[in-house]
Amino acid sequence: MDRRQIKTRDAIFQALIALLSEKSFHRITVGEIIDLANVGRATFYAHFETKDFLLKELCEELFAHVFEAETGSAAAHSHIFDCEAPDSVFLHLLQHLRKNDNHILELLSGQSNELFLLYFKENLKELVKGQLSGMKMEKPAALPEDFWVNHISSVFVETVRWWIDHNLDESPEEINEYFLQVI
Amino acid sequence: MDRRQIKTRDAIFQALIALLSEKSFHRITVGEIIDLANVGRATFYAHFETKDFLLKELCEELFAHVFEAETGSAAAHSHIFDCEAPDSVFLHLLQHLRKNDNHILELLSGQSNELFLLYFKENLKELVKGQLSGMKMEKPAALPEDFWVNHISSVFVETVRWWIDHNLDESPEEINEYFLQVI
DNA sequence: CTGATACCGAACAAGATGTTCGGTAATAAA
DNA sequence: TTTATTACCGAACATCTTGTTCGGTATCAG
Repeated sequence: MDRRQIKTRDAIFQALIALLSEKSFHRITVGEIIDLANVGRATFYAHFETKDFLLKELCEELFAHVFEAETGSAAAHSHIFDCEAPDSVFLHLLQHLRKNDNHILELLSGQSNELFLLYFKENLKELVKGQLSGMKMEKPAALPEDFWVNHISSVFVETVRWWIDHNLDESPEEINEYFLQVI
Repeated sequence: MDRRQIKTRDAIFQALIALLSEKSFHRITVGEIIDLANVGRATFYAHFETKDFLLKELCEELFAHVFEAETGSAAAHSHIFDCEAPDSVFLHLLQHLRKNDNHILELLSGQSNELFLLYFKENLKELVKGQLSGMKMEKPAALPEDFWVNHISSVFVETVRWWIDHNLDESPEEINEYFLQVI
């Protein structure tokens, strides 16, 4: 692929990330993004159909990293974690978030960044759906499967939200403990 | 208060509600609202500083009804429900939602109406905080109180979201059962 | 080296926001 | 009923944002 494309695409992403740590998404204008990214207006729209698509693609790129690392640690590299229960996937997720790679946490916080949490939950649901069978936490018989998947994902996301709102005072281990208690 | 104010304020609310059942909030324009409400542009801004504040006030008005009826049934009119556990507050909430008064459910669904769920959760948290002591569901000792409040509220909201996404196929009793099971 | 193409930058129409102002009509209070 | 108040109208307005267009330039892959 043309290096120019990669360069501008990345510049736009970085600009959006920088702006997102200042203000909420719907207050950010395309003008600000292209200014910070040093990119022509036409160029922006050549890359992204609209501002919302930009956010969506950014989320996919970011979460792909996080979740790929996670499924990797539970599948391909499972020998490393042999001794651990599949539940620890969540602990690893929390630790990974805490490391704050790519400023994901900064994005997940902020005031009206509900879209992030929505995308986050979508990805998480896929992960949960895949790992459900091997998990310690058994589904109560009376519940529909997709309800159960949705529930686990929701609780995790909301737990992370609570964690963020508390400035990450607690350790990932504590949060994981909280999470497991309420499941 | 001047009857004119009440009239236009209500007209604007009704217009917004009508529009919200067609499209998501951020796609609705002030122009559409004042057209449907038959209200001058200046009048709109005399009532609401901005479109977001309009939404906020609408939510407060709507949810005030729902939750007031609920706290009423558990406090003032508690003699009616004497024989019931405080947990049934949630069942009543679900039934009340199902009746679809003021089209609340239509508003809670829709695509990007995350703000509604956010406001809904805010109000719910207050309710939960107040009723926590009398509830059957005891808090595990190791958990902070506000974490527990947040958790219960989150799960309820997400349960309602799931319910809505499933077109309310299930009865309020079933949903309440699901909810109690996962708590 | 050469053709393709990604970028620039400037301009553009279309549409939304929030404000202003003079005039009209409904309201509350006397 | 009369009077002073004030909510509303409607139309215009500056401003900002969006998304598109186009000719020229620089960079890329082959």
